[in-house]
Amino acid sequence: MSEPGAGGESLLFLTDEQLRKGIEAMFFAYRGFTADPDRILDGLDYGRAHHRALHFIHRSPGTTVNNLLNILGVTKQSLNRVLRGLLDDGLVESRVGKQDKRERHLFLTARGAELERQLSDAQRARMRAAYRAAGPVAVQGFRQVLEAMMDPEMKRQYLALKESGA
Amino acid sequence: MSEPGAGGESLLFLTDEQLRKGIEAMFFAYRGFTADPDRILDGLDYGRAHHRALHFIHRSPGTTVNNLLNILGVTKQSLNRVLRGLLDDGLVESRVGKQDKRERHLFLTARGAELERQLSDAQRARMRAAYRAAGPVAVQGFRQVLEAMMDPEMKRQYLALKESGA
DNA sequence: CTTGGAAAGTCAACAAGGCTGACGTAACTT
DNA sequence: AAGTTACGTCAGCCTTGTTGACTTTCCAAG
Repeated sequence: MSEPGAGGESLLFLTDEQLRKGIEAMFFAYRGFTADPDRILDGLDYGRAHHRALHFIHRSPGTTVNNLLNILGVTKQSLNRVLRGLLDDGLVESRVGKQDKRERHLFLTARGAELERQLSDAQRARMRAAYRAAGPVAVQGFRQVLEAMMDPEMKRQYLALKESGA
Repeated sequence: MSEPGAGGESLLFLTDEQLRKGIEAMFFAYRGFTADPDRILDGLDYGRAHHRALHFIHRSPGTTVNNLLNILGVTKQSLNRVLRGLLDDGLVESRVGKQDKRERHLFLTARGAELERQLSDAQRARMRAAYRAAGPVAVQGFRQVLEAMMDPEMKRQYLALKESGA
């Protein structure tokens, strides 16, 4: 409160106390962020890892396993377990690459797309409510801070996805 | 970037596409958010769950086990496993309540406070950098959206902590 | 055409950190 | 005296992450 001169606000909001609040906001908000899809998945035989896979396959149809590995940041063994369930249950389809036949291109089946939509709808509903409550200016700031918080590599992936869809 | 102008911003930012970007921003940013403390914990025998416990005990010294349970949103068995490690290693101290002797009040020891500080410093450094990069207005919006995203109960807990420290 | 290496898949074993259910004890409340 | 609350603990389970080792398939360079 007693930063003498020095541009005031630009220093004031960087106190440890302010930063701690931001940290706790992230913690509590992320819980809300995942709560709705988790509730839906609870009945089914799937978990949050399946949701993530469905999301990014939906987002980038035809993506390879390696792409997905990089985006999700897990080992291929870990992803494989999850992907296997989705393939076996016919929610995801894997097609051998045309150029490179070693690669597998992943697509959602109709049933996979249906579950993905169900999960997304729940998550989007909360996001939409939060955006509405906070307003456009806040949303802009929200996205700016989140982008600045990402690791450079993650940010690259995020921006690549972001632009490919815009 | 390529948002085609239009004063429709107040509607435009609620398209599914915009919401999806927000969802992915949360996903990638949360990874960054936890990356630094995780790296520190990797060497030690502790995990993210220990970090959370240390954080909230530091934040609210003397908090009871039940309080912590509610804040963290896990079962007592799950918390107990984590807390036991911290107690056995002398990072956390448990004192029997004066009014109600059933309660255990939790405190960080000097060593516990030291580890907590180390973890917090790493996490705060990233948060500080993100705040600096985005600026005060963005930070305000960031916090507004996160608060709006929390479950009402979580938000209550968040605000209670927030005010007690302000 | 052979060979090196990349992409993918698989098996096995393990750890962290969630969960449920059941049970015990001490202490407060009615 | 009986019931409830706070805490701890045992036992077992699940999801999702990890390493390490190994195979198959295939592209590409020698």
